[in-house]
Amino acid sequence: MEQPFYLKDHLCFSIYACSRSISRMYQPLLNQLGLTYPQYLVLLVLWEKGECSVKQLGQMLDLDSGTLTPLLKRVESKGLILRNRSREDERKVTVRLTDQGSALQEKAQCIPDALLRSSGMLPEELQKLNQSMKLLNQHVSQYHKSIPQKE
Amino acid sequence: MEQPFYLKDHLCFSIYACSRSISRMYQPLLNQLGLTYPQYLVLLVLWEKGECSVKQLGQMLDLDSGTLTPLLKRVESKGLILRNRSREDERKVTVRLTDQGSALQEKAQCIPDALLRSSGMLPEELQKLNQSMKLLNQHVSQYHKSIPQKE
DNA sequence: CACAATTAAATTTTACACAATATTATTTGC
DNA sequence: GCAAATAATATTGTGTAAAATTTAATTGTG
Repeated sequence: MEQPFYLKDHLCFSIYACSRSISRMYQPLLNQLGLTYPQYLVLLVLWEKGECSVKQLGQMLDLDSGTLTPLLKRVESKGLILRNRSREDERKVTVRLTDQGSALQEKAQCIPDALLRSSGMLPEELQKLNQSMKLLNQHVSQYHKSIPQKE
Repeated sequence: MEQPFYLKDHLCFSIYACSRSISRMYQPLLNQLGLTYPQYLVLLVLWEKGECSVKQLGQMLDLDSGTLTPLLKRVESKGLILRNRSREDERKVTVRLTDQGSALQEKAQCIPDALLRSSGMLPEELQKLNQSMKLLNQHVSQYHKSIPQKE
């Protein structure tokens, strides 16, 4: 008695579609900063932490070096960050903001506002939704890691 | 008095990260079907509708032809769908399931179950979350479309 | 000290996303 | 009755994602 349910009933699709529509909604704003959405996320981390290794960025954003390395090179070529091998441990690459990269933070303040305004929801509702999504994400991630993929 | 809030407070990031972690959690299951996540979504639509134009698929999934055309060619090469120019209107390409593609539906039943089990939530909670995400998606999409990008 | 195991990045490959443009088919206006 | 507008796909180019492999540096153990 399996229920073959409709696309609209699949939570995974709602989340996937919503993620892409937020990114599209942000795009005209991000264009003015010369950033893509994942690049903006990297700067959010750096504005918060000041300086970071590629590894730490990957842990915060849940992205691997295969994604981050070329992305960081593009952000570096825009003059917003610097990438340097750590002197204590030559395996590590330290990423830090340039003055230009730091200065961009102020111009980026409008971006979270755009989500609030476009959402048609109250700040409390969005906060609650954020809590739910973080909880779901934790559960799904841990479940995934708890299953040995091969031996 | 701007509040420069943390990455963890950005709903956009929770949604973006959750979308990717669900897709990663699905992957071992999708591998057994020989599908990627977007390819699975295309099949969900076809299992529901039977047959579809590329245009209709794009409307259902919110994807454009630049994404769908190569994706559909890959699914066709696996023998799961057929792509044909419509005879009434030669501009349209009709996509329909092969027997093999139809047969895959049964083996895919376990995928929504995996989200339910991994989520640590009750079906009602997931349904509620789905409602919220669909509503947010609608608002964000319409807001985006209501802003003329250029003239 | 030696050297295997581990760790951090980078590289390679495949597959999306999506903007912009091109191509071809249909419809519409006059 | 045909030029112009519109519509549906396809193509191209840029930028992620993520698995798998490689390279280089560090650490643990005998």
